[in-house]
Amino acid sequence: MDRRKKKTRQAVYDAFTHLLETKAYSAITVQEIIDEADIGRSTFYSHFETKDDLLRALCTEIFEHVFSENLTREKTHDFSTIERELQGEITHILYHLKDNYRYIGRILSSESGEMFMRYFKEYLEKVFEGELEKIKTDIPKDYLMNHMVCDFAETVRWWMKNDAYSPEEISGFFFATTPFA
Amino acid sequence: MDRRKKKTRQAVYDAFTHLLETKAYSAITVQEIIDEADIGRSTFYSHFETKDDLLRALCTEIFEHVFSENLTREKTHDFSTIERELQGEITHILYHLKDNYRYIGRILSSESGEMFMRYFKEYLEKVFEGELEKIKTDIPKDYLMNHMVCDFAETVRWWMKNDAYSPEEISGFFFATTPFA
DNA sequence: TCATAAATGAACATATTGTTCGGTTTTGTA
DNA sequence: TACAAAACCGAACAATATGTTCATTTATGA
Repeated sequence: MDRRKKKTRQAVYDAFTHLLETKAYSAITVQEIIDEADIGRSTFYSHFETKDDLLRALCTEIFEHVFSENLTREKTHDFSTIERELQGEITHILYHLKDNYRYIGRILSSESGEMFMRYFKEYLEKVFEGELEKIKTDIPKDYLMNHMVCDFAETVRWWMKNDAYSPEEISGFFFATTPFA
Repeated sequence: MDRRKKKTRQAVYDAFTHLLETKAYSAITVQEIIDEADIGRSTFYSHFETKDDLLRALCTEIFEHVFSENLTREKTHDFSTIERELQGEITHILYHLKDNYRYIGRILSSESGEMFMRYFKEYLEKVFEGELEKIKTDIPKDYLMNHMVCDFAETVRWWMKNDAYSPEEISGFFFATTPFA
């Protein structure tokens, strides 16, 4: 990618996350992002269609990073190690999230949180996929998937508000209140 | 309250929920609500400060109705009946929600869902309050409360998207995946 | 070097918001 | 029923924000 393009995008991301630290998503105007990023108005619109588009792009970038390794790893089929494996994966994701705390914590505490959560859950489905199939129960798989994904996503949201626990502790809380792992 | 005031408020609520059936919260303009409700512009603003204010008022009205009986009932202190009691209360709430399906389903599937969920969770805290105290565990109460409240709220959101189950079934799913009841 | 891609910034049309205010209609009540 | 108070009306207004256009300048990489 063109060096200028990369720089501009990064400047916009920085400006955006910086603004998110001080005010709510809906209260941020495109003009403010432009001013903060110190770029031309038409430049912004040549990169992003709208403010929502920008948020989407930012989320994608973050998740691409957080989930990069997890989604491609080989899954063990040995039942005895599945639980440990999932727990390890979860903890691993939590570590990645912790690294991006400054960004994510701010996004989650704003109104933009919902959009972030929506994308987050999409990625999480891939993590729990396969684990659920091994459970035999009358409860619809749909329900279970929603339950697990929301449970974990909300756990992370809670964690970002109560930043006093280690990834291992959070992972412990999560699995202690989950009957399927 | 003045008869006119009541009528105007109802006209606005109707117009608002009707519009929510066709488009997202953020895409709805005040002018559209005014036109749909067929009232004067200044009249709207004499009732509600902003669009968000309107949503807040609508949520309050709905929840005041859904939770009306539950919050004032006497709590049993007999441990053996607590689970049944909570399950009954939950089922009862689900029945109320089902009655308001047209409103709530639409609100939840739009972006306004987040705001609705926030209020919803506030009320839910009162429902689970007390139940959690009886559990002895290392997990922070905060976490547990957040877990229960989010779990139930997300269960309802899922239900509203998959309207093929009875309140009893949903209640069953909820308690089957909850280690504390 | 040079064609291309990117950035600039001013100007523009359009849309939405929330307020104001003089005038009209409806209410509740004395 | 009469009347003051309350609610409503609606047009006009200022203030913002949005997204587009375009002619011009600048940086890039091959």
